[in-house]
Formats: sequence, C-alpha cells, structure tokens
Amino acid sequence: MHTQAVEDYLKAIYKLAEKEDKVTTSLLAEFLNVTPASATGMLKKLKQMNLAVYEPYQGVSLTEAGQKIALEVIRHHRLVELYLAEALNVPWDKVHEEAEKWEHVLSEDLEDRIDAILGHPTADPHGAPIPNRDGTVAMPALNPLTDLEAGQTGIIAEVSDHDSELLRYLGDMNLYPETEFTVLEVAPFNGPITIRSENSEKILGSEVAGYIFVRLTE
Amino acid sequence: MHTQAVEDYLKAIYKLAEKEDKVTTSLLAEFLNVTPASATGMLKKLKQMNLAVYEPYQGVSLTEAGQKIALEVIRHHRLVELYLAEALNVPWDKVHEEAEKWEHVLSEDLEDRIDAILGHPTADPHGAPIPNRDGTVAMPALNPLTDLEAGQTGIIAEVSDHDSELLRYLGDMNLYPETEFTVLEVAPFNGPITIRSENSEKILGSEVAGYIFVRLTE
DNA sequence: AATATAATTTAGTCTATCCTAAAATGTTTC
DNA sequence: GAAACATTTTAGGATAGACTAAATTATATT
Repeated sequence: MHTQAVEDYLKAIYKLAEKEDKVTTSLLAEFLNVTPASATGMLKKLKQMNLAVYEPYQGVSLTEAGQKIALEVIRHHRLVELYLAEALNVPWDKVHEEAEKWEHVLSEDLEDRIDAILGHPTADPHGAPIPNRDGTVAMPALNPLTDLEAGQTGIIAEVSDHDSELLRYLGDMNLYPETEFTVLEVAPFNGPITIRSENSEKILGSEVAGYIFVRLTE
Repeated sequence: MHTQAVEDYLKAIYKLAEKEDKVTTSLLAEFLNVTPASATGMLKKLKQMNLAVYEPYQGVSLTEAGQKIALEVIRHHRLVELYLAEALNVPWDKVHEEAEKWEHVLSEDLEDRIDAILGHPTADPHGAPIPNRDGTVAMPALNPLTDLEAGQTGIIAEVSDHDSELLRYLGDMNLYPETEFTVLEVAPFNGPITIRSENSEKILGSEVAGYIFVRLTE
C-alpha cells in the first residue's frame, strides 16, 4: 500500500492533467496547499517509484502504474461520495470532504459491496464519472453552460465539487445533475444566463454558469 | 484532532486496564505490536498532553481527558463494526479489521447518522457494549462460559473479537450473541463443555469456552 | 545482601512529509 | 543578449513515530 500523501499527489496530478496541458510543480503545489519545494521532493520520489515521469523544470505526468493508482483512488472517492449521499443522507455539499478521508481506508472488498449496493453506478452526486475497476473511465464531451445560447436545451451533467458553498447555492435552486433546462437568455459581456427548469426561471451569474457542465439535447 | 497513533495508544490502554490490574509498558507494547522503547516514547508524550498518568517504571493509567478520547474511539469502532455487519453484510470475522481503519476518519456528523440508522444500538456484532456519546458505558457483569456447570442455562452476551478464526469457528456453529443455550456437561480437568442451543448439541474446548461470555438466565 | 534476570528507559537512527531560505534555471522585455 | 522577474530546485531543519543497542532500575533467588 502507498501512503496517503502519495495517493493524494497521484490523484492531484491526474486531475490537473485533465484540465491543463502541462502540470507544473507550482500548479501541483498550489492545488495541494504545500510549498513548491515540497512538491519537488515528492515528485522525485514518485519518479523513483516509477509512478510519474518527471524531469526537473519540465512538469510531470503519470506512468501507467501511477495512473492506475490515481484512478483507483478517484473511484473510491466517488463511490464513497455517492454512498454517503444515498445511504446516509449526507448533504451533497459535505460528501466531498468526508470522502476525502474515507477514500484512503476503503478495502477492495468493501468497495465491491458498496458498488453492488449502489447498483454499479457511473457517476457521483456531482455528476463526475466513476472510473471502472479496470481503470477505464467514460469521459463524455461536456460543454460549460456558458457556451450555450438562448433557445438551446440541455441536461446538467456535472458540477464542480470543490466549493461547497457553490453546491449549497445550486442545491437551493434544485440544480442537480440530470436536471433538464432551456436557456432563455444570455446577457452579453459575460452577463447572467437565464434558464428555465422545473417550470421556474433561474438567473445564474457567468461565474456560476462556468462551473456547470451540460449535455445538449437538441 | 489527535494522531491515529495517539488514539490507538489510548484505546489500547483503556482496553488493557479493563483486564489487567496494572498496565505496564511491555504489555502495551506487545498489544500494539511495537517495541517497549516505542511505547515509552509515546507514554511520555501522552503524559505531556495530559492524557495519561505515567511515572517511569510504574505503569500507565488514563486521565479523564484520555479516557474520554479512548471511549470516543471505541464508540466509533463498535458503531462502524455494527454498521458494516448490518448495512454492508460484512461477515463478522472481518468487521474488526475494517473498523480499525474507519474509526479514525469518522466525523461526529457521520457517527450520529450511523447511530440513528442503527437505532441507537447498545452492542456491536460481538456483543461488546457501545459507549454512549457522553462517555458512559454499560458494563454488565458477565461470566466466562467455563464458569458454568451442567444444567445451567444462559445467553451468549459477548465473544472475544481479536481472533477472526475463532469468530469464523463460532459463526459456523451459529453461536452468536443473544443465542440461548443450556450446559449439558462439563468434563473435568478443563475438559470440553457440551451445550445445547437451537436444538443441537455443540462441544466446545475449554480455550474456546473461555472466550465466550454469558448472562445467566437461571 | 549480593547477584542474576527481567523490565524499562535512554540515546541515537531512520523514514516520511512537511517547511523556509537560498541558489539555480527559465522566460520576458527592452 | 542582458537585466528583471518568475519558477523550480537544492540545502538544511522540524516533527511524528517507529527501530536497535546500551544503560538503568526493579524483582527474584539464594
């Protein structure tokens, strides 16, 4: 087994690599709330363990072995999030924080039991895909809500889970994954976006809208 | 929050103090699978944190603050054990090992949810009492099965949970807590004990019988 | 009471992970 | 292409918790 710090670094590198084209030491350090010097130290160790490809000043990427572990940790995290929400009624703005601790202590046996009880789910409460046991992940192409234009219809697929205040705000408006909506108006200059869902109109600032990712239905 | 090691030591001291009249450094070290030197080091730290009363060569005991933490950890452990058994169908010989990890990451919020879902239970799957939130524990006086004589009737109250092979063995014979039985025969010289429960006769060696604690019914 | 044995503590290392401060390397700008 | 600035690495320390080996203290035996 690897230490929690190793798992956290691998997960962070994986997640950053999804968004950024190059994962730098400082980016990683900021994401994990450590100093760049600490990140450098860990990167050397990950390299030595053959979990990461790293050359000084060149940024990092994961080896196959490293990615496998990262995906396992993410799978644990998202399964736990969903389990907490479904079975223990933990509000969706709190599941991330709890899962952050639980992901490191989940045995494979328990993972299987939770997976089965949940009916082999494919997404966590925020809509993020749950990797399969074999290390594959379905990654549908999604659009940020800010990309849509008036008249378009879609379904909320995923929302960013890092800010629990955002989640509470969205929860108050009943904007959860799988919610259908129609864009009524998009104000210019990054202005607010007005949508209709469940027969009520909601106005979202562009920052919030940028954290919501959707699947277009027409 | 305290470190996991601190919590483990406090729990170990508490548990040992239940059985032994003096908790020595080497006893503690053996229980936790560390060297006596390591235990000495931690005891100094626990003393400094006002969690334990410790004088070199005199053994340890817990302060009120230390006992409170120990009981919280034990409460977490036993609630998790029961939850794993009831909600996730984890076999009773495996719950201890899993709970050993989970007890340290359980938030108070989640503890309350689990407690409520289980209906505020008073005993874990092995019959061990679950401490209350306020730090009180019901400790009924129990007798080891080896103390009974032929003709006596009782109910299994608790079984030792440290050896999972023992648990599997007892499980195979359907000897779980709350099982009623009658002692049919006690062979002399620490010989086997024959009991009848659920209409079948079972013969238990004295070692096994010593790990079973009962409530007399007549 | 003296010695032998057992238990315990001290002293000094080791690993993991973090930190700060300083040095080195890269990048941008003129 | 050289200064100015940003990024990254190196060097040196801190803390937690474990270890081994040696020293100390307690207990048991005669």
